[in-house]
Amino acid sequence: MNMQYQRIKGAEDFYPVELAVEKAIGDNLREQARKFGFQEVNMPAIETIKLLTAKSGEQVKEQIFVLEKKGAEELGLRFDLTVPITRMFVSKQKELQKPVKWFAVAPMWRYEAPQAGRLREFTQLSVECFGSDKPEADATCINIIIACMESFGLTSKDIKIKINNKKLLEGLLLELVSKDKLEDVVRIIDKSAKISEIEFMQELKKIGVSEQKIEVIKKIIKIQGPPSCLANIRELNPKELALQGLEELENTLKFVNKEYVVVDLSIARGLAYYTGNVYECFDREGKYRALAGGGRYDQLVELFGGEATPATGFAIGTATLTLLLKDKGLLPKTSISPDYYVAPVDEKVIPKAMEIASKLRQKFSVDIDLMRRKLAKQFEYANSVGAKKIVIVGEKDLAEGKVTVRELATGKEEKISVDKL
RNA sequence: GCGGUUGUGGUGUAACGGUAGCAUGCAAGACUGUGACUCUUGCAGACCGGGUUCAACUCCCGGCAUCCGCCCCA
Repeated sequence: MNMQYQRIKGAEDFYPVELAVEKAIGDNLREQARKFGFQEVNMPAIETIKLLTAKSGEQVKEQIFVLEKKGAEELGLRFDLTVPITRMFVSKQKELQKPVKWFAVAPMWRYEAPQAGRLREFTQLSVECFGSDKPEADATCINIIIACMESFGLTSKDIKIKINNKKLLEGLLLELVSKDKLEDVVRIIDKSAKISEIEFMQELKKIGVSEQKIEVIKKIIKIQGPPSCLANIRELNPKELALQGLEELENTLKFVNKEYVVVDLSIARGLAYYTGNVYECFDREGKYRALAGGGRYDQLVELFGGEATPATGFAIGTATLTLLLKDKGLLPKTSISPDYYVAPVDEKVIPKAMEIASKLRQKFSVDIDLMRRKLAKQFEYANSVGAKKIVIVGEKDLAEGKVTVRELATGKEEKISVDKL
């Protein structure tokens, strides 16, 4: 390929057909969020570096697309929608009636190595609910995820939602390890599914967890299965924090479709800012990375300078979702074809043809020849763009004030007078 | 940041250390008002740089890109 200008790494071009599909997916997601009473918002792609790095450390900073510095301003592209939406919430927090239920479908950027289902520029539906600490709010978020998936024809046979509660997990772990080790232990637990049991034990030993305690940790993360398995946790005799987390989890699960949900104490999401329930949606075959993820983040608003406000939310990325839908043959059906194609027979009738086209445009999408091609070629073109009907504008018919309208698929033709179009 | 894969017309592919072929696409034409079938003609290609060789698309090295994975995943 001898191309002078290449598309940047990890970004996508959407040609007409692909864009139609991407749009349909986005519209589908929007529709589901609206059905649950959420309202769409939008905001600039660019934020200050200060805001973007407020909730996270240096590693995150490395993945931000930072813009060239202009004057004193340090700016970068957003890497998620939770941050800017929370900023929007904080600045109007006082006047807004709670709960505030917002969503956005928009692109974002992360500077990282692209791979299947992961790009540098990608789009997510992000749904955020501020002001409610009730399990119904968490359950609503999970139910929106399910509604989104079902709106494409996916079922509980195709996908599952793994759910955990950060208070529960941390509460149980704090019985075993000190607070300063907690972060490391959670990190190791998060990748436990990917590594062998021996490696898992070695890693824990390395940070100074005794064998006896490792056995208990193993028991904890093996708690995986349908919501009924929460009974097993009670047997571990959880106290205070863990008990609170367990109750949050149980109460949330009361309001969600059990066919979709599996409890899995090993998912930790590595997300520092989650405070309660956390969940991730996966395809059942385990072929792809997470389709969606979310949870409760009760401290973020305060961290961003607002009044302490409970909040919960999730995001669904379109990249992985599109891969799964393609795989299952469930991509939304779309059409980019015009209703009519107007074909002037020769140059003399072009003015009349243009006139007819604009008249038809009051009700239909109408394409017209821009190449002054002969009629046969115009037919080929009309056919290839998928026009449903072709309007042949020629002198013979015009003499009687008529045009010939032909249905492309059937070849059925009729002469219609111009004023009746 | 690390590892692997692959780089031939717009797209999909073939062969070969010695003339790059096929399909599709695009354009024009085959009864000067009728397409989705057919035919003709045309357009259009070796990622970049270096090395080996009489000769490199082919072999070697480097870069770039690609896809896949690891790290990470807010």
